[in-house]
Amino acid sequence: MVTIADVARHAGVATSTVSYVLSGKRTISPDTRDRVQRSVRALGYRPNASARALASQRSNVLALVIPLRTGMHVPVMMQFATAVVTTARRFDHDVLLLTADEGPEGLRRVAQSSLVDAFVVMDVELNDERVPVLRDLPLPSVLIGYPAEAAGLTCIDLDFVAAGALCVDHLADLGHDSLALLGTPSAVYERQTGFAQRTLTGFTEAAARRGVLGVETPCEHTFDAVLQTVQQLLHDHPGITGLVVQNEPIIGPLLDVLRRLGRRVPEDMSVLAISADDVAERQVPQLSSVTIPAEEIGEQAVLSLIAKLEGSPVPELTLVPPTLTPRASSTAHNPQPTNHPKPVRGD
Amino acid sequence: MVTIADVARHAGVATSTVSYVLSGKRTISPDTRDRVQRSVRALGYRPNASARALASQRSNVLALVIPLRTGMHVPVMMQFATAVVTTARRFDHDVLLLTADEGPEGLRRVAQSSLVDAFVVMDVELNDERVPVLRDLPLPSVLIGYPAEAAGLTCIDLDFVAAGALCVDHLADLGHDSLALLGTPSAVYERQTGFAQRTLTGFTEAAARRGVLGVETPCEHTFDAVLQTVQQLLHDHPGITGLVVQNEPIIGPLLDVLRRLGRRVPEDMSVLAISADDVAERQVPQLSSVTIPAEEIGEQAVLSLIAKLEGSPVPELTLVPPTLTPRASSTAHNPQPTNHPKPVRGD
DNA sequence: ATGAAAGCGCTAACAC
DNA sequence: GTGTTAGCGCTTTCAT
Repeated sequence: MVTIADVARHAGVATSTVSYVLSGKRTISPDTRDRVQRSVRALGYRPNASARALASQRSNVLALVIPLRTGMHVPVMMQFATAVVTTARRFDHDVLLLTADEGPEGLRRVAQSSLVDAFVVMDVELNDERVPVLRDLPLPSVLIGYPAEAAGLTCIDLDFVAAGALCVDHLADLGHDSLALLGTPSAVYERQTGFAQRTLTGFTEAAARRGVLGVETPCEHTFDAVLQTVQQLLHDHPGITGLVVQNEPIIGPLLDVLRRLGRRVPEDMSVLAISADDVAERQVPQLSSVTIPAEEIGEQAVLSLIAKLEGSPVPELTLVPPTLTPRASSTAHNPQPTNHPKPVRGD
Repeated sequence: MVTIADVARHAGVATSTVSYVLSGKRTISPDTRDRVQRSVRALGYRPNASARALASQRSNVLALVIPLRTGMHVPVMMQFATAVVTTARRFDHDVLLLTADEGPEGLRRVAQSSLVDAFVVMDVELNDERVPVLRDLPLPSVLIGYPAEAAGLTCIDLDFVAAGALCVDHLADLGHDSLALLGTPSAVYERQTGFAQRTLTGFTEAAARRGVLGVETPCEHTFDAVLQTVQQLLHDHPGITGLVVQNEPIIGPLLDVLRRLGRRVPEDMSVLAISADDVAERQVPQLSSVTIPAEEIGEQAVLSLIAKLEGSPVPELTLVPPTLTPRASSTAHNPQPTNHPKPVRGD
């Protein structure tokens, strides 16, 4: 292993000079800098991470805490994790992977052993045990999702309220006046992950604001559950022509069920998914969807964390606005079947 | 921060004694041990990871290299990653997450900076740039999947050849004599990830051995591609009654297509998936499937790595045998429609 | 603009 | 069975 002393000797300078050339923390004459950099390359020098961390009190490692067993959809998590790693690397940091099953104790462990400098915690629940721990630890953290008591913490999330409202507005704009939200299994609501409820809030408020019917029902992941839920829904509210799904696994089954019930998409029923793009695009017909911008959230999380590590202030709550991509599954309600060109409205 | 010196002082012993109590690397009198352990708890001592790594030349961190952009199915990767972390923790190791986009250079970086002690590399391709690097680095590694030139490396993978054969045997046992394998997109074959080809090998060999027809066709992820591929297939080989799918995203579309073409599953067509269990179970009808035992592979990878770190020999290649779970989608070919109880065969 | 040297907190000889 | 101490490789004062 080649050490900083080897480089210093090779370049004919002190080790501190090598260190300063590498860190840029003090001005070095161009000549010296060159010589050192040449030596670094010549010897293939790489600073020892442990030694550096020990001396500088900074490991340059971020902890990423991912949920272990969860109803959340996996591809999004993966995108997110990837974005975190990629962004961390841009700032010369690495990422330590922790699973949620270590719980609060796991956070303490890696923090107190100085393994990591900061935390990105995914899938934070409304009353999350880890929140008080994070507040206590002297390390900065960013939460994805947000807990009941978020004061003093940095949280980033999709603006699910806006997502719910966006769906209603899209469908209402298309002329639909009876909408339903097919949500996550009731267990997810009970787990109080927050996001499910916030979507519902946005959905309900927007429905009221637009003066349209907006009913909601949770739905389990089995085909039978979907069938039953939809039948019940259409029985109770036969006028429904717009469906919003926030429950990735049931998207396929839902389309099956509608087919089986003789409801064509989008002619008889407009369908809107809150889901990853690839899932929406894979369906027949392709689904209009509101995307969870996992990459953006992951990147933003790391940016915030780096800022905090540098002592810069960051907002307590960052809500990432949702985007709606219209595809084949949503269309105007009661369209006039006509071949005539639309009359141009004068002004 | 509480250090080993604090603990030593509190317990009235030397720092080395504290160290040895913690590591168990030399015998300590029960009395001393007790005193030290009490002090550790009393002070809430946690060894500093960097200092320990610097002194011991061991970071107790494993690198997990995950594919960034890939056609592989994500849930399985996630299961795998989870198993790696969980198992690593059992042996007091942590996991550093690397994405494949750092390439061979990323491996060198973390190895030469002593950030990690060993590598788990997922999604290894037949001619993987990282393989020569791994061979050069002085750190042990385990590859998931295996490259063309695997000598001297430790590889773990599902026995895809056996998986392909298992599918044929299952269907042949049920009386089917014309089978097709619906594979991954041709790009995956060209990327030479290996697993697609090995499944095909097992499939083809087993078909020959069983004297049944076994044709294969790649398939892209779009609905149209599935439709066309299946139509072509059934046109070319109208007698096919058994379908094996190794291509998770098209499973849903495939079932749609079969429905649309009027082929009932399993009455007219038995379908077998090589995929994660939850995907198979979510379909209608639930699919018989050969599972990729991600947890088992992930655990095995870490076990091998720990063994190597301890200097124990490990096999160069571990093939994890596939398991087939029969579900509703595969059934006997040309069953006698009868209500009579089956005659019991005497012996 | 550069060098010398004191740690960072721990492990592992080496002593006894 | 336990203590003493010399590093591990780097950063960062403190000097000059």
